[in-house]
Amino acid sequence: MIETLLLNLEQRDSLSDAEKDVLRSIAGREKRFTANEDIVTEGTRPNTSTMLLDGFAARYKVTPEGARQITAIHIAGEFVDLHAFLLKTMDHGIVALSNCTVAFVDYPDLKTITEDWPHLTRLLWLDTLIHGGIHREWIVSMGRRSRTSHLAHVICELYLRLKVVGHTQGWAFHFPLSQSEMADVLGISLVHMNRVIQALRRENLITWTKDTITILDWQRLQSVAGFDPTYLSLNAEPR
Amino acid sequence: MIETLLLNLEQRDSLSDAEKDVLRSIAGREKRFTANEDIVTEGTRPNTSTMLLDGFAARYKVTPEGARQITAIHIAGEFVDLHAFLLKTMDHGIVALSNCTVAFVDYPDLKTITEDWPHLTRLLWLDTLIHGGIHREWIVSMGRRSRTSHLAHVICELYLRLKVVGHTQGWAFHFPLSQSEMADVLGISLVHMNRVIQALRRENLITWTKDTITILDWQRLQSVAGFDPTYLSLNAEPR
DNA sequence: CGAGAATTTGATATTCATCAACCTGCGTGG
DNA sequence: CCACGCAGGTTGATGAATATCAAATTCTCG
Repeated sequence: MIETLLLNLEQRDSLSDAEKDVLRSIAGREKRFTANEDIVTEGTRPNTSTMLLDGFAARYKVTPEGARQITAIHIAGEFVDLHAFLLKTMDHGIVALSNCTVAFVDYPDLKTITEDWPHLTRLLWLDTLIHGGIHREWIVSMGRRSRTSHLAHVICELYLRLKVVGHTQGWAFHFPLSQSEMADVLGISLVHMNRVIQALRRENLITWTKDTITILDWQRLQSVAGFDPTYLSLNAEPR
Repeated sequence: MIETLLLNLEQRDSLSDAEKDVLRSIAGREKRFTANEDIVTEGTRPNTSTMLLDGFAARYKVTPEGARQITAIHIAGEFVDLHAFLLKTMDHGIVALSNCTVAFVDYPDLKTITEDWPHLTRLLWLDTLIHGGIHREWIVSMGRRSRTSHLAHVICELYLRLKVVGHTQGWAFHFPLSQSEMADVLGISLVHMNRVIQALRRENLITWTKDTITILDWQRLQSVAGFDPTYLSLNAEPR
């Protein structure tokens, strides 16, 4: 359901009923993907954007040497490739990290929004800008934080993003990525990833069993991460 | 002069004369900044966007431990904080890396563009999306490329971006960053930065003396970097 | 020429990758 | 029900990459 996207937008600004109806009307055909299946392939030129209705997906690139780097994690209620509407050519792939349900939005419908719905256009633009801010924070994590701090930061961020769309249960959330996939997020080896997770466990900051992460001490986790949620633009104001 | 911005936009799509005039008309008051001066401060809520007319600037964040990470380098003809028009609160600072000239654009003028000039709006949106793509590529560099490869990649990227706005001379370009500032780009120590530069020199891939970088072997540099310019969207097409 | 900044070099400690092995849980086929 | 295979997770050992500390050298500019 597209209502999850509305939760995301309404967290940042109020939407008129007409605007909500426009968004509901453009959500087209739905499709399911299974874990590890490519949702969008690098190098292609899509003519629809993909809205993630349920599940986890990731944007990634693969180096010539064959190493994969995940550049973004997407959760329910997010556009995974709204940027391709204007970029035209996919410069990276998008993969389902769990079973996913998506809805497609045709580019002509997006174009119509930019012609007739300026405020809605600004909110869609904002959506891509927030993800740009997340990218910047990830760059800081990769460059200037310890790996333990980096992992803590990712967990803080995911927790808040999932909370906005109601996908947290207390301090816990469902998180189906394997340690190997998480290593591709941090850009480190699987073995080292495992040890970094153990460091957070040893400090009693989190538990991470099977596929749910539980935050045991939010204050201290935030402090280890050097986490400041400003970049997530979680406040509603006129945009 | 704002014409440099036009070069950037026209590299991606054609602009009507009316659209160019709109852009010229919104470029307001100009101001100069000296090297190391903050152009925009983290945590503030600007009411203008800043267009870099000349010089080099960077977006950066500082961790609680005091380490600086540069998340983007900006060159002449680029908006350095167009994103703040919708994000509202600066989640990072912007610093002049050389003496800079900028022009300010008031948010109400940007808002007018989103109301009346849909195609121009899409191109401004595109501008922020291209920088999002650059962020993604930087994440890949930080996570999965060797430092030598990372530096080579940054040089390839800067060369092409500078070429678009006519700021290259053959295979050379003016580049006033110190090795210490460059270390804050790659997220490594100054000493290691120095050794990585020497590695590229030893391989006869570049020279970097005083403040100009010269590419000696584009093919091989690109190959060391694993560089694919797709993410820069350098082709003009209807958007 | 002298002072300060930027670059370079050397030595050592820490972080991280790699290789190799082992363990655990879970589903499948007999 | 059990044997088996397999994926994900864990551990240990070792070497390479990178940070840190300290100092020397070169460059720049007044």
